[in-house]
Amino acid sequence: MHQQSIETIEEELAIFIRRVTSFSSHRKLGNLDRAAYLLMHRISKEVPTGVKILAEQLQLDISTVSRQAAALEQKGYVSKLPDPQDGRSYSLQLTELGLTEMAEYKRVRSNKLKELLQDWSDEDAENFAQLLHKFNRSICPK
Amino acid sequence: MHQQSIETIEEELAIFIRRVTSFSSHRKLGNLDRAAYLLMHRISKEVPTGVKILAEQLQLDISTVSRQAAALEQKGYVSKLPDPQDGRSYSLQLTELGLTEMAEYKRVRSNKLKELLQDWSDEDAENFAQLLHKFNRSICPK
DNA sequence: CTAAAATAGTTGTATAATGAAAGTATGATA
DNA sequence: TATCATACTTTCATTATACAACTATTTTAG
Repeated sequence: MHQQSIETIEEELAIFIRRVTSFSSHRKLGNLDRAAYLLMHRISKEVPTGVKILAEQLQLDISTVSRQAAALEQKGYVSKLPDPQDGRSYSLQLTELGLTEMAEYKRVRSNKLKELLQDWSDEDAENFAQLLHKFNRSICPK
Repeated sequence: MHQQSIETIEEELAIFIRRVTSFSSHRKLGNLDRAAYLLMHRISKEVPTGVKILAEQLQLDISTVSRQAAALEQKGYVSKLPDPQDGRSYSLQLTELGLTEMAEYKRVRSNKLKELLQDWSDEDAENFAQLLHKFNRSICPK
């Protein structure tokens, strides 16, 4: 197979995680942290849903997502609507304010990234985007 | 540089961290965790050096690396030699046992990875390896 | 139709990784 | 020599997380 590539990827992944973690959490960008951003991002992509489904998608414990969601609701970034069909359930949706915050966070992060990748060719950037996307789907258990 | 690629990478980076964090903490591979592996990896690549330099390279706080190094020394995976030129400094080196453990960890990780990427083409794997490498160097502060 | 089981979510507790700040010992410099 | 800088360690607080216990509903079995 492609053993050499596998080993390179394995090695670079370990470094990559460190770099990306440093990139996303070192610098507090605005009012959001990475976990909050990711959760809001999921909520924005999803048909309105509750913490259980979101936790599965994020591969996090329900309790973790419950707390994150509570924090976001507290800040007014998401609203939690009771499900009329099921008294146990809620559906989470972004508020206007939430959307604004998310866009701002994304903007700042993207600018940082653009700076770091300024000497990359369009082609490499496109390929990397596509392969990273593919990789994320490959390691998703679903 | 295409804005679209940047935004895709930005988005996928957030997802990536979540996936990988979940992946590597759910399944404990042997006696090492990811942080320990990465530190040992750095030590193995570097001319013998102390925690300060290693912390810079890993973009971690010195105190964090100091603790990680102490743990590795405790387990007998690295040895900490006092610098004869400077009484404040030490140089860290892998022991035989450390090398063995690292190789084993790498083997297990590579196998997992191979499994996950089994339906990837050689070409994609090679490109991904190369771009990851490039990305890691681009985002490196030094 | 009710009692038991399952489900969605919250809250309490424990753990682990980390950074900041304080502490220690050594070396460099004015 | 006295002060400042450096390499490292240790203490402390924070944060993200999982797990377990709990509440309140809904579903299911008898």
